[in-house]
Amino acid sequence: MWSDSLNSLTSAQREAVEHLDGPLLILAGPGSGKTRVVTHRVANLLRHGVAARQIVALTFTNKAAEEMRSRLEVLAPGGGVWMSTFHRFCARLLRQHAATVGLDENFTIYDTSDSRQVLRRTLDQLDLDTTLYTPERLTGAISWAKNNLITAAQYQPRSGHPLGHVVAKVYPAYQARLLASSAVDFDDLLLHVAVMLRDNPEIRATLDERFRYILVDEYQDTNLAQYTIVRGLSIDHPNLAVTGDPDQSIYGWRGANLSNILDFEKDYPDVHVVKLERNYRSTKRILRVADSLIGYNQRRKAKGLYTENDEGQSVSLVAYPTQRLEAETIAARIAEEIRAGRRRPRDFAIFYRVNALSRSLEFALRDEGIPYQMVNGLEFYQRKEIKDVLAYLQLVNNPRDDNAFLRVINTPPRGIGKTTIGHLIAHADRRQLSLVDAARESGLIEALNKRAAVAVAKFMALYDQLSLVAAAPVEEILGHVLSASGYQQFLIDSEDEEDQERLANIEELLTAAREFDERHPTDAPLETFLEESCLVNDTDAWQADDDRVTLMTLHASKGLEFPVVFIVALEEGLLPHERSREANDLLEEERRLLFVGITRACEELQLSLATYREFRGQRRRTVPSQFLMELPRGEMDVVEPNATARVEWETSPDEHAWDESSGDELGDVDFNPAEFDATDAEPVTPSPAATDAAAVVRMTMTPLTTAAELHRVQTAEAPRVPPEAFHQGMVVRHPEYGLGKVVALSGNGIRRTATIAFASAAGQRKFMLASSNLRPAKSE
DNA sequence: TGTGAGTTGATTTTT
DNA sequence: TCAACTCACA
Repeated sequence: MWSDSLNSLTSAQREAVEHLDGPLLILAGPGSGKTRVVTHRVANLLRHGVAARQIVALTFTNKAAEEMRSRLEVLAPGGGVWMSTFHRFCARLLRQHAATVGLDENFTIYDTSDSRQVLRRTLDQLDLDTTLYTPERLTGAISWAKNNLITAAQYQPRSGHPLGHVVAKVYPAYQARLLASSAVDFDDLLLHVAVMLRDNPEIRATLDERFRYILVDEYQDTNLAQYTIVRGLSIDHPNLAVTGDPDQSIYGWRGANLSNILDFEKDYPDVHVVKLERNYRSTKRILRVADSLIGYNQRRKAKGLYTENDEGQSVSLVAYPTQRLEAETIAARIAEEIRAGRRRPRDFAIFYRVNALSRSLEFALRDEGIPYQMVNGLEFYQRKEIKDVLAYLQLVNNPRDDNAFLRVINTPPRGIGKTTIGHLIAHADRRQLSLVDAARESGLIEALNKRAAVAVAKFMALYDQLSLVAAAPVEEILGHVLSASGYQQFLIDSEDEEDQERLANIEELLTAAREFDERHPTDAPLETFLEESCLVNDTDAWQADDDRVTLMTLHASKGLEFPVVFIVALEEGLLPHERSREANDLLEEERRLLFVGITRACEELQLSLATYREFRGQRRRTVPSQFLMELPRGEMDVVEPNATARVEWETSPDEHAWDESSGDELGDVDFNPAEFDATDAEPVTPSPAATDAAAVVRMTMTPLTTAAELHRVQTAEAPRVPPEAFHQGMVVRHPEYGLGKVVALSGNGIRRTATIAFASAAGQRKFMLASSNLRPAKSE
């Protein structure tokens, strides 16, 4: 059976799969079956007797890790191989060795917005003038330093760099604050581990011994910290296999260092290099377009991409008069293809450089009734209500977490305002206490008036009450938080419609917690749940099997493929982005970004631009992207902007009267189609009618499978009210104790348990729902 | 202390 | 355009 699957590999792929010991570099072009090779190789290692726990595969996204895990499961069922993102891997290592870097093992991980708040407070404390430098620029500079393994103590401003001098002051203070709260930011996860490996030879050796075989995916995107970690773990056992493609390095702005992959052969002179150059994904035409474009980059390793696939259709390049027409025409074309039965929604993807460009596309798709899913900005775990509730958990998990304390102390409002909080902070600073400890001494703070002191004391009572259930299943803890803090009631009482939506989101969070509890029935430390919730990202929520058109940024598209791809807004300032003009290596990265986008397409590809585009609420004349001049004319089908404009005007002049005065400017674009061999330029006609496709649903997070429903045990004494009928905050009736409210829920199936707070003297009691006499009360 | 209006300022990509 | 932050007022 094994040899069968081995036979299905090409000789180059096989070469990589059969390499066992020693360093290995797999240079894998787009669509070359890289994941297949990596998973086969892991299976091969296992087959040769390498223990699963000695292998670790590191990726950048959870999605990539998940993909590998599921594909390996097919080849070598049973698992046990650790596949994880760098950040999660580091979080786990750091939990085990927290003390060596000055953290508690229950440290909190701050996401970007948490870190920014900490930085803000640091700036307030230092009394620095923030008008000169935005917190964003400062966090950026600190992040850069951390990714380059420059610790707060080591940071030296470069002379002549005013920003550097501010950073030199802020960085140490910011870092001290994080440590005092026993918290880390994303970059710290890597930095701490890298420093730990460097400064503790015995720990390094132990881990090197433990992780004998290391695989790194997307190696071209590693930064110095990641490089150091991987190297540190591959000294005694240099069985390091990395895969990557220098042409797909698109995270330079995050500190990714292209040299890591370009110089891999210098780091490991006896490295075995395998090149995967055959593409199984795209048509010949698409591949030639991609190849031509990327050829303009200087800093790369030339490689010969080729494919045995069909020639395919020409790649089309369309210049639309306006952004709106661009969106509408694309949507119309998609609708037409679906209506004609040629394609399904999931065959299409639309990519853009920045999230802000998604709006007009969304509107157009919605108008056509086309279902779509968007991988975008405001993700679930960034929502206010979710962050609020999670902050309670963070504080329960880590009492030193000042950031969480400040978030929840007056959420929902409980009369603890700015002044009171100011006093608490001052007291904490004076006595070198965490805010929780300072709040405990609120009676001793003279500046506090009685009312404030009482309010703080009440909050502390709440906190202590929540701490008591810290070891319970996460769903149950969450339930107590929602009930005891009054947060849920606060939202229920609210008039604001938005708050009703928030309740629904919280409901989703409860479901997520329940699912987590199921996955971790025994070891369910709260911190693992918190870790999961802050290390997930947008792309993770993307679902391949949903039958919807996909909208995403070019960055998010890496690793995916679609039959038909549209890339919009190929305009100067957007692609390449204006910030990339300063330096050539930034420009090359933009080119790689477009390369990544182009190579996602299997069969059809359309690139487009608009002569006028909305920008900060204003209409702007655009300039075509310089990259357009780097595409091979022979492969392209160029649609003349004038023709497009004329057709559109005749179709519905009123609809598109975007600017009364600019009608005669329409054909006057800087983009000259004659530059291309546009022999058969054919105007794009929008389809007349929208299809009656399913309703558009904007995805907020992964729909969670209710495994409980599968598990449900139907016993003879099945309750008349099924356990699933009960939910958080619901009012119930008990024959003996009377009316009560669901405070918390936990467990599954017949073991599902509810904590009920009764209005009567019965107080709080726990019930097994399957065997209890509880009923939902009529009114809520 | 909490709310609301008004202003300002910033807008790449993500773990 | 839009979100976040400030300031004034109840």
